[in-house]
Amino acid sequence: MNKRFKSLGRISMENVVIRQLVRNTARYENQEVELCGWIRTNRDQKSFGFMALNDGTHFTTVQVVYEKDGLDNFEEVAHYRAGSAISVRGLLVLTPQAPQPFEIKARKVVLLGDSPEDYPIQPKRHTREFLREQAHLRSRTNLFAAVFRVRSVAAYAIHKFFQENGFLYVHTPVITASDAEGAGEMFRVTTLDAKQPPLNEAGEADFSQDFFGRRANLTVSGQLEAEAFALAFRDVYTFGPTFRAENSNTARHAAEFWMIEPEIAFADLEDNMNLAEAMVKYVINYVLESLPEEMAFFNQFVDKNLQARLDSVVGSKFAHISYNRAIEILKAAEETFAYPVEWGHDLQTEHERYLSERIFSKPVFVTDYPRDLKAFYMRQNDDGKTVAAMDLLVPGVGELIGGSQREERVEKLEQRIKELKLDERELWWYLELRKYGGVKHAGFGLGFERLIMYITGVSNIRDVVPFPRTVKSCEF
RNA sequence: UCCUCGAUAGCUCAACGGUAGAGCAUCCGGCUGUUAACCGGAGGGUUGUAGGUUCGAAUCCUACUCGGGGAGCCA
Repeated sequence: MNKRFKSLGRISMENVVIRQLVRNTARYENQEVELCGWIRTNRDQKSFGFMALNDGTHFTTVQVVYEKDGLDNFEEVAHYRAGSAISVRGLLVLTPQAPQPFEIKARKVVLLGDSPEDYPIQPKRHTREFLREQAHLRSRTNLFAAVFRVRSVAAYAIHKFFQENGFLYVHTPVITASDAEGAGEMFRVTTLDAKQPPLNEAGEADFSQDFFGRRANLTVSGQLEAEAFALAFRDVYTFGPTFRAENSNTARHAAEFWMIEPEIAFADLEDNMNLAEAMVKYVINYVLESLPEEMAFFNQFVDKNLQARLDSVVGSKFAHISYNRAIEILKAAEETFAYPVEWGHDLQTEHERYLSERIFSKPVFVTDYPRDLKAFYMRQNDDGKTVAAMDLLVPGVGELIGGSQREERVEKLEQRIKELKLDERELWWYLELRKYGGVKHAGFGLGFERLIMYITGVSNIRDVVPFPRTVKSCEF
């Protein structure tokens, strides 16, 4: 075999990957090629056989034909099982009459890595639950190969979108001492002895003797630090892991997930929503264009309406509705809700679904929530009751984005911190951002996994994370 | 955390108080172009764990563990 990456940028005419063969078939017609990959299926007959080979570089498999006369190890090759790694040297021939566009007529097949008969991934339908227990192998199935390729391409699209629009990518800390946002339970980071921690006068663990000299946690949001960067670089974004220790047992929550948090200065809530809408549309478009085979697969096997729905999202303007108006609509609805609709109460899942799925049938921004429902940093509206917040609700996934215009007025912010009895000493630097050249600014958080769920139609977050961490589950 | 449903062969399921079965996978055989190929045969089980009821439990009861769906919390 040729050495890989030796002459990057050139295509070796011998050792190729399936992606090259599919994208540029004509170039390889009637040429001898060499492929390495894993066997998906292998079926032999008396004097010939067929393999479906996948090398991970492309969604589809390549058919390898082998004949008794053409191979010196036909009997062995006929018994290679699914999951085995092989290399194949052979001639690429077009097969216009057959279901596949071309195939490889093998001249030499070498076993690189055997796969015993207890290989768990069979050429049949498996449940997602079973495959979750085989997370180390599930990426060799069509569904997960497609999901994780979308995940990779979508991540790239997000960076591409922000970079092309002049945003600065900031790495906000993963370890933080601040619990300021109060967004759920946090994972503690400590080097204290779990059995015998040093104790303080109250008999509790003395975190002043811990690694950082104080309590520390994994971050639940990079927003506050991102704001500091926005007030230096104007337009910034974070894209990194986030941790929540909530005891949430749902298909939409994970303990470790990735979040995208743009923060823009000299901008208000409307700028913020325009940005969110442009970003979501850009990423969907980019994935649709880059991965047509994968998207067709989702549309056929996961959700028959996926393509139509994504097309409509890309082509239409997102709906906008104020919280006040949403309450009016919900109150007037014929639907009977399990939870009563009342101004000042948060929208329940059933209410959000009614709005996004029944009323609008597309993504909808709900804005200007009662301030008591939202975080301290959100900008207070002139009505004295609501804040400049926005949630983007999408059919099937629920809340995809949560964001707001930030309170830039020091006295208003201090007043809110006092009302909510937050620790002002911890937020000293956050207040100084207002003191020194504070201007209006806004931002939002987008759950990356929820975006992937929305794009693929896959309904459980555990199936869009390579190795998911959820309550009572940290295998792999 | 709450509600609800579930756990039987490697996988997907059946058997619902009386000898644990099928399809797929695996192994063996057949088949000259297959597409999750097809046809024939074989092997494969402490019925999630621990107790209980019963002459007898996969089946009924209790607890626990794990998983699905829904809710809360959120992204």
